[in-house]
Amino acid sequence: MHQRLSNEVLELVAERFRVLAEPTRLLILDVLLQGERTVSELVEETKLNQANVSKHLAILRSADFVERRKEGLYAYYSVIDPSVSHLCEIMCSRLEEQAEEQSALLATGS
Amino acid sequence: MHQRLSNEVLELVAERFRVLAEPTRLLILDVLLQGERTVSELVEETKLNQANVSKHLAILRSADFVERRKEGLYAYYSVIDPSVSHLCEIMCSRLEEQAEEQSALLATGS
DNA sequence: AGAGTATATTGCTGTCTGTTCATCTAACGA
DNA sequence: TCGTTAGATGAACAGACAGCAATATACTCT
Repeated sequence: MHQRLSNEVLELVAERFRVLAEPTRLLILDVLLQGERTVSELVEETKLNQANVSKHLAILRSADFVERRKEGLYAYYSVIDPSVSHLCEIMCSRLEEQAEEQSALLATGS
Repeated sequence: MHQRLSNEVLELVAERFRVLAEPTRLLILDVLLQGERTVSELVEETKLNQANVSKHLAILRSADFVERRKEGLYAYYSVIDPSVSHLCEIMCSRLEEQAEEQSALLATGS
């Protein structure tokens, strides 16, 4: 083994990537990045069903990407991990680069 | 729908995260970040079996994280996505933060 | 051509997880 | 206390995928 990172660290990092590896959760995060939301607000804005939203929120929360604030009947969720938007930006800009390479290749006639 | 990112973009971003959401692939990337490697070198350094390494490399390559250079019988792989190490660093430093919060919490007596 | 080696691919199996439905819990108001 | 509402949770099902073994492909050397 010439690995620099231990299996434990690799496992933990992979686990965090896995939480973001779901379009539904990214959608929820995208809404939450605009500000705190209750579960029902998220249900309305995403058109997902309530059980589904609650489950994804539980996953996001257990990974400490979001936090919950309870107030009466309502549960307010918000993003607490400052790196979330940064990570998504990196992925998006890389996607754009790839798209440009693709079109450049097509223009050249591959 | 009040979403800012389209479903297509969310799907693409999630797909890229999913490629990194596997400890085995992170291990391979970790080795490749030290420099170009053949498949057999990777097999030796990671103790994974050859079919497995080839499959993960195919996945990493189709996501444009790595590229392949064929030379005779050998296939040399290397990382081409400059954001890979950056993404992992962000995840790792966030892990450290969480660990610190945990131990601070424990020290206080929760 | 034939043997040997490096890598890719295919088929299979077990595991994990996203989705939905149904149910449960907790808090509020009458 | 009872009904209502917000949210969480459990069971069941389906699809995705990592791992392995076996096989296929592609290249080299004799």
